[in-house]
Amino acid sequence: MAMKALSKATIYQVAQRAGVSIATVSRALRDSDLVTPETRERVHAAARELQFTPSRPARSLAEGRHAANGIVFPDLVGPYYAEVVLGYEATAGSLGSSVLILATNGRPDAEAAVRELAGRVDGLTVMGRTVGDDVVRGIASTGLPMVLLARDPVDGVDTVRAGNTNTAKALAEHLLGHGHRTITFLGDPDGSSDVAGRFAGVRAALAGTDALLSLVRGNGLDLDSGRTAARQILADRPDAVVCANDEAALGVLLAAEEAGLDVPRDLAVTGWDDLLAARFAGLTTVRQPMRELGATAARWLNRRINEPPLENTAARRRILATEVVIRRSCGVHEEVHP
Amino acid sequence: MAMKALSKATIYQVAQRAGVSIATVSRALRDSDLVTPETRERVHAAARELQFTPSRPARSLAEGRHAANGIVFPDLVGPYYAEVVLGYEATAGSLGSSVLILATNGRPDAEAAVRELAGRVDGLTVMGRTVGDDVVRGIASTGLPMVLLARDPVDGVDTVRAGNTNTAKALAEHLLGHGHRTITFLGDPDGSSDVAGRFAGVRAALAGTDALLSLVRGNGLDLDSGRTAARQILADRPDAVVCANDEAALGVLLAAEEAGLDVPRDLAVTGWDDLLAARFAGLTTVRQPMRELGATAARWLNRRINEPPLENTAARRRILATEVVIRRSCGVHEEVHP
DNA sequence: TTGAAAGCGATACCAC
DNA sequence: GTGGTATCGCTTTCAA
Repeated sequence: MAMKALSKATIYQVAQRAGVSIATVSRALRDSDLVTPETRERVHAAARELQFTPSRPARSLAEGRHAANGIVFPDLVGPYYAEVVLGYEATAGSLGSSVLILATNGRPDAEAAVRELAGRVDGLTVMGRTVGDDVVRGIASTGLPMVLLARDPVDGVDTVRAGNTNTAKALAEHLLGHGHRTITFLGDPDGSSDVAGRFAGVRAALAGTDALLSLVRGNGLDLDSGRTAARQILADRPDAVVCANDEAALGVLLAAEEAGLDVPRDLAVTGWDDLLAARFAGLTTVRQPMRELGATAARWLNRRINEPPLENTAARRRILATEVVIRRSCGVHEEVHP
Repeated sequence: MAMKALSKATIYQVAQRAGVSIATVSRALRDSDLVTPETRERVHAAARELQFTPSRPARSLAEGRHAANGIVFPDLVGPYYAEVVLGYEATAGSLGSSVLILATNGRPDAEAAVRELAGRVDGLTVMGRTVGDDVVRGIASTGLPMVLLARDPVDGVDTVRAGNTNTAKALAEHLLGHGHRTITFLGDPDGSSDVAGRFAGVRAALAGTDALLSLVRGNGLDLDSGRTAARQILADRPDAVVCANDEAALGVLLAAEEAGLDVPRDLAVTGWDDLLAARFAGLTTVRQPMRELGATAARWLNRRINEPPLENTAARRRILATEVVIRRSCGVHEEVHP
C-alpha cells in the first residue's frame, strides 16, 4: 500500500517538482500575471500532487499580517452574545478574515489572554466589560485597530452599541401608563454600561412623577439569579419589576408563579433582548439588533485595518436602534388573551 | 519604503537594550533556567519598557505549531450551537489553546474556508454536516488531529455525539402511552445524522404497533420553517407531531394556536434540545449536554495534539447521554396545570 | 551562562 | 517571465 504522505509539502518541494524556483511557485500560485500560462499550470499540477498548502505562519511573517481578527466577549451563554458573535463571524468571514474568539467569562487570566489574542490578529473587537479601559488603551496604543462593542467608549476607539436609555424610558412610561407606581429595577448598573443606560432611562421616566423606583442589583443576569433576586423583591410587592435582561425576567416570572402571583394582574414584569423564550412567556421586552451589532463591528474593524495609515479618521460612534416589544407581562391590556 | 509609525518592538531591540543576544532574550522571556536571575531581570525590564510582545507568526514558524485550534459548525443561530461552541472555547482556552471559529452556514466557499482554517490550527473539530466526508478524510490524511462532533463517524477520526435513537424511542413510547396513534415526524433525516437517529428511534418505537408514522421533511429547523410545515401537517390532523428540534416544535405550537387547536388536547407536540423557550412553552423535549459535547471535543482534540506520534491510538467514539423532559405538550397528564 | 548562526516557509525586490 | 536572495522574528542547537 501507499505510504501516508503526511509531512506537509513546502514551497521548495513544489518548486523542485515543477522544475522552477520558489519565486515562480509563489507567483504561479497567487495567479500573478508575470507567469506563463504554461508554467503556471505546471506549478499548479505539482502543488496539487503534493497537496501543498502554504504555511500560514510563514505567510503571515512575510506579509506582516495575520488575515484574522478577534472578538472578546464576557460569555457565550444565553442567546444574546451568541447572536452578536454570529453576526460578527459571518461578516468578518465574508470580508476574508478568519475569526478568533475569546470568552473571558470565568477566566482568571482574562487580561493576559486578551493580550495574547491581540498578537494573533490584525484587529480586535472588545465586547462589554471584559477587560479594563487601561488594557483597551494599551492595546490600541500599539496601533492595533480596535472596535468596542456594547461598551462605554474609550478615547480614540470606535464604538458600536445598541440604544438603552431612550428605549428604557419609553418602556418605563408604558408601565406608568398601566398605572404601575412602585417599580423595582433588577440589575446592576455598575456591572455593565448597558444596564447603567437602561436604569438611567427608567429613572428618567419616573422623575417628576409620584412613582417610586427601587434598585435591586441581584447576582447576575441569568435565570437563576433572577429567580433568587425575585424572592426578595416580591416580599415588597412592587407593581412592576423592570429587569436588565430577559433571562433575569424569566426567572422573576418563575418566582412569581411559585409565589402564586398572577402576571400581569398582581405583578408586571419586563425584560430586555427579546429572546425566543420571551415570546412564549408573553414577556414584554426590548428588541435589539444583535446580529447587526456584530456585523457592524466587523465591518468597522475591517475598514480600520485596510485604512491608509495617514487617513486615519476620528473615532466613530454608532448607536443602533432598539424597540419596545409589548406583550402580556407588562400589564392588563384591552384585549383578552387566551 | 514607508516608515512604520508604530512598529512593534522585536526581540532584537530588546536584546540591544538589555545588552545581550537575542538567544538570551528568548530564554529569559520563556523562563529558561539557563539564565542568571540577574540578566533575566534585565531582559524583562527591557521588554517591559519596549512593550515587547513576541510575534506570533514568527513563533509559530519556528516552533512548528500554532497554539490554536479550530471548530467548524453549520451555524451559530439558535442556542444549541452556541452552547456547544461555548463549552468548546472554555475548555480549549483552559488548555492553553486559542480558538478559531468558522460558521459554514450560507457560505458558498465552505470547503475552501475549512481548508484554510485547517492551515491555521494544530487541530480541528468539525461539527455536523458542514463539509463532506471527503474533505474530512482529506484533512485528516495530512496528519492534522481532528474530532467530529454531532456527526456521522469517519474512519480513523474521533467522534463525540449525543444519544439520539434510544431517547427518541423512549419519547415515542411515551407518546404511544398517551394514546396517540397517528404521528408525524417533522425533520429531514437526510439533513443531519442527528435527525436521522431521532427518526430511526421513533420508527423503532412504532414498529409492531398499530400506530401510523408519517414523515414531513420541512425546509429547515428554525421557527418559521416549523410554522410553515405545520400548516401542511395540521391539515391531516395527526395526534402528535414529533419535531427534530425545539425551534421547529415551537413553530408548530404557533401554527396550532393560529389554527385554533389546543395543545395537548387536540394535538401533541414534542421537540428536541430543551431550549430555554421550551420550558416556558411547556414543550416536552429532550435535553442534551451541549456544553459537555463541546468540552469533550476540545479535550479529545487536545489529547490528540499532544499525543506522542507513535502511540497513536485507535479512533474513539463517545455518545453522551440525553434524557426526555416531559412537559405539557405531549398529552394530558393526571395533574391539571394552571 | 551566553552568543553565533542555522533553520522555519513564505513574499517580494532586483537582476538577468 | 524567471531565478537568486534578502527578509520577516523567533527558537534552538552548537560552541565557547
